[in-house]
Amino acid sequence: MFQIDPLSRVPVYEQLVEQVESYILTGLLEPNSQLPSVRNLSVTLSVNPNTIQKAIIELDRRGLVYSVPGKGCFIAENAKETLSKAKHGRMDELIEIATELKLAGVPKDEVIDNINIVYSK
Amino acid sequence: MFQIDPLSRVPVYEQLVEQVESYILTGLLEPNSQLPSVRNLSVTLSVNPNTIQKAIIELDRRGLVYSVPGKGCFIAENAKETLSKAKHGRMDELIEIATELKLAGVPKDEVIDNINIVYSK
Amino acid sequence: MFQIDPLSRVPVYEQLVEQVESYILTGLLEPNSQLPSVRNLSVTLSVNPNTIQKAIIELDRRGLVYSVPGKGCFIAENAKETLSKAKHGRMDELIEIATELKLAGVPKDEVIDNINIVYSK
Amino acid sequence: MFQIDPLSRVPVYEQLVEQVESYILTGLLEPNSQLPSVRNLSVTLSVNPNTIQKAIIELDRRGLVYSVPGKGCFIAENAKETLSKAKHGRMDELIEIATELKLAGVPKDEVIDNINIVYSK
DNA sequence: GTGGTCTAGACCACG
DNA sequence: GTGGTCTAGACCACA
Repeated sequence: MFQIDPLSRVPVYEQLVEQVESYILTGLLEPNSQLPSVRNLSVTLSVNPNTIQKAIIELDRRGLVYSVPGKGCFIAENAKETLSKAKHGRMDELIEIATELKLAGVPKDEVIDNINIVYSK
Repeated sequence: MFQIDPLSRVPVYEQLVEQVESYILTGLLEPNSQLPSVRNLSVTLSVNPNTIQKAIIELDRRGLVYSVPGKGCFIAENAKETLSKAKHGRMDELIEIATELKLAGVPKDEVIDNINIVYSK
Repeated sequence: MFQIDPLSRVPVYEQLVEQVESYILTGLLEPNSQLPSVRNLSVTLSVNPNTIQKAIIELDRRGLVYSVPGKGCFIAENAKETLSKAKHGRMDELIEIATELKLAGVPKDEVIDNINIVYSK
Repeated sequence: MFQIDPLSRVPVYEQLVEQVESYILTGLLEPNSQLPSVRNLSVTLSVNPNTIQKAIIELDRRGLVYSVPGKGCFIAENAKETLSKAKHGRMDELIEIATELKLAGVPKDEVIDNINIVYSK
């Protein structure tokens, strides 16, 4: 379910956070469903338990997950909504990159085409 | 000409590189024009000389500037072209963010609108 | 009679202990009255029997209940007095919090007012 | 400046967080003043660097501190105000404890006296 | 079994 | 020098 690239420059715990977020958005992880345990993930991903824990703390901080000591870690009730709101803010990043592409001489049509491709998937 | 935010998460030397690149693309820095000296930048930006040097090394590595020992650092002849080619690669980033926005429920029209705005500036 | 929040940060067994204590102080649980059985509580509260047992052991340790093997668990004769003495120790906590409030700039009158409200209920 | 009780039941990193908070409120730690480095604290307090780091992350999360990689960790501009607002919420705790004290038979005067003592320090 | 905390020590990027 | 990340393992309270 999860895949880690230990050689990536993006921290392992952040890779985990991103994957959980994407699974929440796609509906693969539903509210109140339980995440694999820290130890389980640690073994199957060959990642130190501390690093898994760090990812969970981050997800908790973002309100996407709640962990119950002794029981496990669960997807928050309105995780998807919380996430959707946060993601809207990324429009700024898209605008910034589009601005750079324009400066670099990339034609507008090429950008629009790619957007269309994304939304037709 | 250059502005540094020492509190930013993005490294100081990277901020410098990005600004030089953007000035090359906008034509503000023309081929063979001279960059301010390391010492000069170090003082005016309140940045450690090592950090300035690191930015220049990076720009050199990317083929955007060339250093003449004892004289200074100059914009490369075909810096703009080099940069334009490299920037095309950022299309991948744009596609990635667009994919996230789609997942988050941002309507396609909203994305297209923003692209249009960027290209109409 | 008892209510458990399984998501709370405070352990389930502690929630149980606190509620029994409060019922003893309010007189709702009188000396020698019988507590519901472990099995009963386990079912009605959807709590693991081990957890119920742990709460009872803790109450016993504090001298608030006594268990009669084969019969059940009963409120101790002088439970209320025992509890009252113990609770006096919480004055320290109140002082600590009041100290923090003072540091945070909460005016003395506001604190006193709240104390008055509590005691006028 | 900081003191840790390794035997306390409250986590070491939380003890640190609390002490930094109190020093911010008392004005001992002023905005933009630098905290001792992670390694420094680690040695002087005989606490693992990871634990120090955890405290700093928590302080950052609360907006009381900002850390600049490679430079150090500093008190946030409006740390005191942020903290004061948060602390006001603790009035609820004080009311809860006062309620318990009342139930336990502690006379009102005794509570008020203690409040007076705190505010006269 | 679970999550939470902690130690001991390593490597990295950055200034 | 600094903070940030990570591994390898331990102990605890809790269910």
